[in-house]
Amino acid sequence: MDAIGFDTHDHTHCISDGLTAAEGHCRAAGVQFTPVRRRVLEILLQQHRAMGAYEILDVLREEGMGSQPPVAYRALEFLAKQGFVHRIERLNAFVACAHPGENHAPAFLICRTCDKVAEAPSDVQNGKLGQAAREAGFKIERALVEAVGLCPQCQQGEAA
Amino acid sequence: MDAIGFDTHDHTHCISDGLTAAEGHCRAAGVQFTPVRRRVLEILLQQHRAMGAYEILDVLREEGMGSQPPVAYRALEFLAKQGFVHRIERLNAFVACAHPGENHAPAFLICRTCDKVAEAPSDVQNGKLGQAAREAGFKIERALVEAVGLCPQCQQGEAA
DNA sequence: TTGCTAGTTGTAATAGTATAACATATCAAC
DNA sequence: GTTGATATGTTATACTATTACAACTAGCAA
Repeated sequence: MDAIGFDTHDHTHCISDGLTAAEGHCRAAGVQFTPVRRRVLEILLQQHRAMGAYEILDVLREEGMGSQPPVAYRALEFLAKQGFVHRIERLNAFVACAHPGENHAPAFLICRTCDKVAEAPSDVQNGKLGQAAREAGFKIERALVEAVGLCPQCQQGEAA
Repeated sequence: MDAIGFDTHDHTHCISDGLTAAEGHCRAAGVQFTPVRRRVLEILLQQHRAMGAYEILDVLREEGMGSQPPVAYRALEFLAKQGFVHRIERLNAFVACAHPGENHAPAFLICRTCDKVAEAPSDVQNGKLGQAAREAGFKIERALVEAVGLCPQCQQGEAA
């Protein structure tokens, strides 16, 4: 199993592990892992792809857990702040973090046909960009790296 | 003068050079550099910062060059396709390209207080991310790198 | 218990960003 | 000058996100 890649893997573990990790982290941090927050994270873990806030909200609504946008946005904001989900700017969407608990500067590989998102290591500060920033006197606080392309499965589909 | 950085520089040249380069490129490519397109690029060159489509549209409207969103979005789409402007996902905004004509994978340094944007070289394919992508079998077509932080001027302001 | 406080959720309204669809106009090539 | 391609004008609408305020809940202190 490869948490960062596009490989198939035991997804049941992904979900339960992610939820367990989040639960522990919240208890340790003294913040509340409420039903809505838990369910939103679970939805993202289940889908394992980038989802829009309104798409998530549709699920919540069907389940009677809230029907107005702020419900979804608040949960997502909380989860992002805790590092359990990441926002994908390119898609105006959200994805469950593949490495909950680890402190990391995320970089993403986004498949343009199936919307699956993989999380990869990046080291912006060390590359050409970091060097250019230092030369310009710019202080990088947060870097957003999103690579758009084709995942292995969709490359096969494209070729056909 | 430093086209990529946050230094002050002779901005008149920025503007005229940018427009001239775009004009030449369009003639060579056999595409039309119409008044609206020209004006939108000029606005972005003048401001030298990221601007939203509606903000640009306001300027066009005052000048009687169009008042509905598609006017701005079409011009921006055209300019982006030709490589004269870049879209900054993080800000839902657009910025004039600092290196018109050169074929490049842009990376951006975005000041979170003044919205100035500098363009820097990046080499996503060569760094850790490129390596991870190859290992995962992911084909990167386009990479988006946006670093958020503080420009030199705003660091001084912050310290005060 | 009561009441306070902080945090969370419910809900309505609205702001901000972007595109679809179709009519009209312009321009170059034939 | 007719045609075809490209560009613009305009209306309507879709999608994304936030503000503002009311209501509820849990934990704690008096």
